[in-house]
Formats: sequence, structure tokens, C-alpha cells
Amino acid sequence: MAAGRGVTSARVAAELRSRIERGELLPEDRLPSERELSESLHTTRVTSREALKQLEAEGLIYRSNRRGWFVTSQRINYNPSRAAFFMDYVADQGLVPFSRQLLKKRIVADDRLASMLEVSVKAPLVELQRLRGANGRPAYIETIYLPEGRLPGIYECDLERSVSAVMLGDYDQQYAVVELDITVGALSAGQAALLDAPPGYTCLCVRRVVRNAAGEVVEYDLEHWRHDSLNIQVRLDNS
Amino acid sequence: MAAGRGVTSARVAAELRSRIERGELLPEDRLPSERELSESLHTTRVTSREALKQLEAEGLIYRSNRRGWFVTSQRINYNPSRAAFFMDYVADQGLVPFSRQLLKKRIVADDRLASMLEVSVKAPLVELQRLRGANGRPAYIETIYLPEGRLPGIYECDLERSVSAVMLGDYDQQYAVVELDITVGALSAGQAALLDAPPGYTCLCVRRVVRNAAGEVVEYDLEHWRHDSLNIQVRLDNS
DNA sequence: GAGTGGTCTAGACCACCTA
DNA sequence: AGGTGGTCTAGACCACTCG
Repeated sequence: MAAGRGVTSARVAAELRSRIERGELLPEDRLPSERELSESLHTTRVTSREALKQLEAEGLIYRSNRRGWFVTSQRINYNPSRAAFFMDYVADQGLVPFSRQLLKKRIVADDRLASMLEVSVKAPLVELQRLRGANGRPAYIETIYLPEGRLPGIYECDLERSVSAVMLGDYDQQYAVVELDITVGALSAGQAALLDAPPGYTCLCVRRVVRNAAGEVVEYDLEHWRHDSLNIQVRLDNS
Repeated sequence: MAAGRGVTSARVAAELRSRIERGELLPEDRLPSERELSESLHTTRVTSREALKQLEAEGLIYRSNRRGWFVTSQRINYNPSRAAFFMDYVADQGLVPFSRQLLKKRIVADDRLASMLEVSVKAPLVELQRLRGANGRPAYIETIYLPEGRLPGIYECDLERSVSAVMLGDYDQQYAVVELDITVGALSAGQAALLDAPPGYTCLCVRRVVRNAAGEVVEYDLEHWRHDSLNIQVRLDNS
């Protein structure tokens, strides 16, 4: 039969779960400290932590660096197929989005990037990195690669707010084909620090390859999302 | 700065990672037992386990019930947008697929199902559940709901192998629109047992709503995938 | 029956955050 | 400075699997 989860940690998890469901703990509320929890439920810290990690995996709670555990709130609904603007669709969901550029530089394609973007090795690229989130909480890190050869002068554009906007406006590039690759992974130490998560935190990796009407790759994105902040929604129309 | 992962467990993780990358440990190979590992690397079981769980989160290794830890092999590439047959696309990837029907029965729609399938409450449905995987390892559990009103006689069809096949053949239903909803979650105890995973194991939840050319919902799927067995690939054509 | 992972106890020290 | 989570030690018992 099922290898039953331990009785004690399950009890702690159930207790907290019910407090959340009953509304005693509201989104963004802070949970009791691990030591308090352990004492009041007659167990040890290791066991309480086991329960907390379980609820974290379920997406019910999250931890902030070394400040404590909190109840999660609404996830961001994300439709990676559309060239929608992050700031817009997050605001439409009643959240307050933010976006911070971490990096913008010119690089040349190495083997891996050359094959992903279908350009020759050493072709000039623009690399862009940004941190985005909602309601003051970081949600994902995005790294974007743009082939300068196909988008002349792209480096001079204001890419801070939205690449999609620049594509549509200045380049008249429709997103003809979008290829998505979605996998569960773990955050590196650097990524985790930026996302206010412990190293190794479970994340959703989304890889996007965007092609224009001519079939050329015009954008390659790598996104690392906190697993508890995201809901991917895709709509496919074959008609 | 980054809340650095502990030195010891990181050392154990790095050691195992390098053994895997160097090819000393091959896919499906068994790792040393937790006790051996702890002793040879001069640490305790709790710490070794921390490292093992980290590698598990990264998708490098997995555990089988109480039998031990193993190196993971190739993931299944899955394109949920197409009405492709599981047995076919897995075989195309050089893997040996299997599919086991767990349940097949007639039910009536409750509130939730009625709203998902856009039928009236108490409308007749067929519920189907199956366990699928590759190379002898379970990968996901799928629960399918079919509205009998729109697919008369569907219960009598042989749905064991492929719902898509029956749709295309007997009902001439093209999959006109597919709506996907993808989230990271945790397995319930029952699901975990079927998937040979510990309870609370991280999973990818995929919800599919399929509509025919008339815009009616003809299929509603709920899939729970082991996070280490899956790679979702979607291709969107806006041209 | 021997060995495995799954869980738990009861401590400890550290790095970091907040006041 | 005091409290928080992050990590670690050194044991223990249990449920299960396998030979």
C-alpha cells in the first residue's frame, strides 16, 4: 500500500491546512514560528519543517528568506502563446506588477545559442535579463536573446518595458509561431537569491522560441518561475 | 546574499552529481544506500537525504518506494495540443510505453464537472482513469470525463487504448480547440502510491479541455505527471 | 532476516533579519 | 540583541522489500 506519510508531520500539516481553509490565516499572513509550532503541537522542529515543506510543495505557503512562513495569495495566470504585455495582463488580474531589468548587453552566439536561434556561431545577439513579479513578490527571472542581424538597431530600442511592444511597433513582426518547452526544475543559488527562495527551490522552466512570418527565429526566452506563483494557460486553435 | 545551502549536503550532492555526469552512474543505476553514503562521506543520514532530495528536485535521480535511489533516464516529450496517441509518440522516442486502465464508469456531473464540461448538472458522463508510463516506470495518472450526450454510445466503445482514436474514427470529431492549464502541485497519497512516489511528491498538473468544431466541450482531462518524467512541448501557429 | 528508505527525537550552532 | 529560519549531529524505531 501507500507508504503513509508520517503521522506527526501529517498532523501538523493538516492543522495548518485547516487554519488556512477556515480563513484563520489569510493570504500573506505570517505563520507561527517553527519553534512555536513545534512546542504547541508537541513535536520537534524537524517534524514541523517537514509539514511546512509539504504545504510549500502544495503551493499553500511560502517562505521568505529567513523572515518566516507566509500564506500564498493568488497565482499569476500566464499565457505564453500571446505577445501580451506582462504589465498589462498582471494588472488585468487585479495584481500590481513590477519589472526590473537586471542586465542588457551585446554578446555573440555560442554553440548552444547559435543552434537555438538558428544563427551562425559568433553572430551578434542582445541579451536581456529581468526580474518580474506582482504585489511586491518576485515571480520569475527571464533571460531573452534577440538576434541583431534580424532586428537591426534593436540594442538601441527601449526594451525595458516590453520586447513584444517593440517587435510589434518598430519591426512590424507578428509572432507567427511560438514553440514552448515546459519542464519542472530547481533554481540555482543565484536565481534563488533573486527570487527570495531557498537554493534548489522547485521552479517551472519555460523556454520560448518565437518565429516571424518568414519562419526565422526572432526571440529566444528562458523563464524560471517560482512554482507557487504561476498558472500557465494556453489555448490552441486548430480550426 | 544568497542563503547558501549547507556546506555538507552541498558536498554530497556535488559528489553524486559528478559521478552521474562522469558516467560512473548510468541511467537506471542504483545509488549507494543512504547509510553507505553517509559513512563514506563522513556525515549523517539526514544530511545525505537532504542532498538526495536536492538531486531529486533537479530531476537527476528518483526513488522507488523503499527500494532505493536510482539515476533517472530520458523524459517523455509530450505535446498536449495534438490528438496524438500516447503509445505512438512514446514509442517514437525509443521508449516502451504502457497504459493500464484503472477505472471506467458512468457518472453524473456534479457542479464542478458541469461547469468544466459546460453541461447541466446531473448530465451523464463517462469517467475513465488510467495509469501510463514508459520502460516499466509509471509517469502519470489521467482522469478523463466524456459527455455522453454529445458522444452517444461512447461508453460501449473500446476506450482502453486511445480516446483520440475513437473520437477521430467513430465520431469524426476534430479537436478544434484545446485549452490547457498547467500548474505545479503535489501528489495525494493515493496518486503517489500508483506512481511509485512518496506522498506529496512534486507533480505537474495538466488540465485539458477539448472542443469540437461547433465549440462544444467533448473531453475534459486531468493529468498528474511525475515531475521528473515529463517535458511538455507545445507549438502554436498564429499564421 | 537483513537491508532499505521513511519518520521522528532532542538537542546544537550558524547566518541573517528586524527592532 | 533577540528571534527567525537553515543546517547539522547522533542516535532511534518502523514499514516495507528482497533474497
